[in-house]
Amino acid sequence: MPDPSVPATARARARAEITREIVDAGRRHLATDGAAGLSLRAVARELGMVSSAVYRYVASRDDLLTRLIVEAYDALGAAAEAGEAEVDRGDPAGRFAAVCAALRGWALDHPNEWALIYGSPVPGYVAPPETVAPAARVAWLLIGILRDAPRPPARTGRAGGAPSRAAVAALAPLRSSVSEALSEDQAQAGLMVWASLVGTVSFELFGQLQNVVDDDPGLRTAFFDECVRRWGAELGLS
Amino acid sequence: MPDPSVPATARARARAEITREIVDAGRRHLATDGAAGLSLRAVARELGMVSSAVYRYVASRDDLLTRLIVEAYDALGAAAEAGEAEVDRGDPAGRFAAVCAALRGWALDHPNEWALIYGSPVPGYVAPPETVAPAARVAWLLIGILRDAPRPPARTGRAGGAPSRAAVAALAPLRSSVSEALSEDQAQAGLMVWASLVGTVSFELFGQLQNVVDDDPGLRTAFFDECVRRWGAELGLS
DNA sequence: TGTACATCAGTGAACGCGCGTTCACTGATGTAC
DNA sequence: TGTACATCAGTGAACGCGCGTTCACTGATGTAC
Repeated sequence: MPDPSVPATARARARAEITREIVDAGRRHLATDGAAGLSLRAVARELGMVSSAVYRYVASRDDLLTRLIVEAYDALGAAAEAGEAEVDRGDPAGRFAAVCAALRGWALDHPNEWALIYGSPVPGYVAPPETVAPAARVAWLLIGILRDAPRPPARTGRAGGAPSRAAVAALAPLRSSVSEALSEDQAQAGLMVWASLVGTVSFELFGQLQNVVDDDPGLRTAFFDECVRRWGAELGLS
Repeated sequence: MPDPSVPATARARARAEITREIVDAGRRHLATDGAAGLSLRAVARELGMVSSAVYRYVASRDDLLTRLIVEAYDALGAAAEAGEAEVDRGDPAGRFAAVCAALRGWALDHPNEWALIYGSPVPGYVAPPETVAPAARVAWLLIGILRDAPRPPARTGRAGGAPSRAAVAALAPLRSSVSEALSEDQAQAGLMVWASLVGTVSFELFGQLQNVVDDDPGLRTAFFDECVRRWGAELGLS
């Protein structure tokens, strides 16, 4: 039984290789000029082809963008999964911290790819359905950690307690997609932490911490670690 | 003594008016095509001038962008201030909620302006120093609320307590710019809430809540309100 | 194994569009005496 | 109040660049008999 992922003919092998090269060149372009500056002609130039030739491999500029988005989500997801896998299963706070650190590390290494997936949408581009699954990869990791965590005793006091009835209704899509494995409070708190995590990384990447947090890399990390500690506490992980 | 804000000559008056029209047209373009699609030629076209004529009023495309950024920060700041001003001074939680609601309301009404100031940076554009002050306007509002709030008793327990020594060092720029009026814990918690607030609004605007939070506008608001409630609690406002 | 045909990769030219910015110029508005 | 000059707004043409996408074509690679 031939493995379809290893193409038989030389032609098919070359095709897969050149497609890879096109997407990689696109990613490099993305890294320097941002999504708005991504152009098929520039990619063709970099690969030494004539501009029309890339249309053999990629249907359009938007198609290339879609591939880059999917690969960015996947690379980020893989980085987060790898980080999380190194931590003892029985240590949810540690697993959570590992995911956060991996997420931030990947973002700092790939700022434009981060911007592509979590920054302002590219005007005129609509994400096709095949981007949905990879987009959820990191979120699933966090959900898994919450699931494994000892369900915190119904929190009372200031920040805890059940969300308002309307807020519970608002979270129905999230909770039903995890078969109600998360309590109402966990869903609310988890989503808040998720938004904070992405928001904090974007803040740092997009320059919003200038003159607010010292720009020494070690101190930036220290600030982030303190955030992670507190998020973990809010989630009842420690 | 002539008021310099009301120009004397007809020429100067016309100049101010047309400059306004150019910036307004730029904003409209921004709203439909995003920052990357903002073009002086398009603005000129919309105003029925020849493209070179706009250079009498605006030095370059980047100059127009800068004006739009400054005005966006100012409009957002004004909206937040107006919302906050309606609440009893002695009710910090209410003032905080008003700022949050005004911020989100403005963002929903002006998504592309929001993206301009809090989304991915425009590649190749560097924000000149005159954008710094207006950028801080909303943040100052929040700082003022924290200052007025009864300083919470040093929080112990899971999520509170003093930040790590390194995190405290990281927050030096923020704390010194407010003359140490915020405690270490307040600075950390306040900045975290600020990043969460912006992150949550961006999440909603950039489509990251799809299939997570019900897209009924009322339920979206309910989810946000629940976030605000919890942020307020984290800040010790209620 | 050899040949005839079909498939595919890559070329080169073209279409039609957009952009930012400069420059010499005309004609109107303002200013100084 | 009237004239001479300086300032400014707006024109039109141009430079030089970029882009996405299509299309007819050549030549190489693969497939079926």
